Amino acid sequence: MSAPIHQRIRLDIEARILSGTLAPGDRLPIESELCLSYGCSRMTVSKALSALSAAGLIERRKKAGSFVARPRVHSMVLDVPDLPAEIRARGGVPGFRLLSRELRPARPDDREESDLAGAGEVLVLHGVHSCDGWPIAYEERAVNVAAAAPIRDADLSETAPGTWLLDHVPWTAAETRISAAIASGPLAATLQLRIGAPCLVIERRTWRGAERITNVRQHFDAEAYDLVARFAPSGR
Amino acid sequence: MSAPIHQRIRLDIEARILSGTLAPGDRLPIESELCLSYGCSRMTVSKALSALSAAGLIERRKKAGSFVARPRVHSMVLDVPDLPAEIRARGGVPGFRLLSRELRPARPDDREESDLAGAGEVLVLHGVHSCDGWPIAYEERAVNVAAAAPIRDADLSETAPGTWLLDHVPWTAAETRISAAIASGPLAATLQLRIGAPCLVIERRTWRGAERITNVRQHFDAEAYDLVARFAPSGR
DNA sequence: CAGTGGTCTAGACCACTGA
DNA sequence: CAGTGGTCTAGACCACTGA
Repeated sequence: MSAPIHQRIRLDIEARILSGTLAPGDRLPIESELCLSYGCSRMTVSKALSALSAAGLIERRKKAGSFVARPRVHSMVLDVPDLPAEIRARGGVPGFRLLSRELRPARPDDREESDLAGAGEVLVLHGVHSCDGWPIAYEERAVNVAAAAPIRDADLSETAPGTWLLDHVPWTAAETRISAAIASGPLAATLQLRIGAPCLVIERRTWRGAERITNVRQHFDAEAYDLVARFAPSGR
Repeated sequence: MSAPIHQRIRLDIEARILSGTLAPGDRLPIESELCLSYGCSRMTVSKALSALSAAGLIERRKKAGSFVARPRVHSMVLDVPDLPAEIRARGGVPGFRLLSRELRPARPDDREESDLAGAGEVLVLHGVHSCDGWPIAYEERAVNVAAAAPIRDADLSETAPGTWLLDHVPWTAAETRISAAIASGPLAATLQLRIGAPCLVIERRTWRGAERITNVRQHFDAEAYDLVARFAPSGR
């Protein structure tokens, strides 16, 4: 009843595209026709079509009109949330155990560390994430102390460093790499796997503005954990 | 000079957020103040702020104002393009070799196949993707023939089935799972890996409207291939 | 209850580009 | 060169919600 007109138009056209009624390449009615159909002004129609265009569902070409877009395979939305939050979302009880903590100057011969902290200090943390008491991921992290000074005094024995950082030093940019590896001896022991078992590896680097915050690498037992990415054409 | 005003406003505020000048939680000027600053009407300011809100960079609350959002860790953009197109983008020469092709009714006792094609026919394809002549991925695919009938007669010996489908049966929804595995004997032989080597596994299911199109599983040599996801706050 | 954003109108002028 | 989308205005009324 009270849904905005522009949203009604957007959802209407979106439903026709997602159901296949409107196929890729099909031409939509021109804006002025849609104005008549929906009994509204051109600005309102334009708002709806702009949203569809921004979501990649249609393409708009001057003089020619608006067309249903051919979907491209890339640009899928990947959920990589804070791990404890994700475990909670899946109904488990998250845990974190800190295995080691070292505060020291960045090693100039370690490229990753000096990229992260220059000649400043790094806080190097190793730990294990668990779900319902079972280890599921081994985490190696380095924090640029200059970008997150209060972390010196934070109690990280139970709060995962990623969660602490998220609460105290929000990032503005991030990059994630996903790969695979096999469990070495120490890793297998920590995660209670057999040596040679497959692991999913997630590495992430985060920035706040121009400043680097943290590098993290997580190894997951591949049998217990995978990533699901959904294509989300509708926007939010 | 000729950039639209709403875009200038959006990029301006976005730059301040990404550089850290505007920090999470900071309040933006109210719309009417921005109208004065930029010398434009409220609709134009509103368009810029709506785009920032849609991109997740700000949050808008009535009576309270607009605030720089705390970034959430999830919702990263993952590029999973058509594999030959991706190889080409990385500067390699893509190749595809079809190893087997089988057209038959879906097996009722195979859950994945019957979900895909009901009691109809499936086309089951196995093949290898290569880059500059080197095998990099083993692909197992099942196609719901009812949703893509012309594929019966397509020449798939050199065109990868995924590329053919993308050109002929555009999808409207997709779901991707990413996991890890170790190379079994036959897989290792096909990809020229040692048995037990780590592999990245990507499984994807695609729909066109309510209709299922295809299931595909690809095994990549983890040493030769990984996925990179970038956080893309700016939208397009 | 007052301040803020959310939506909408009825126009206008313009830029682009395909017929 | 005419049809289409892109942008913009100067107003208006309303819904929500925090002070």
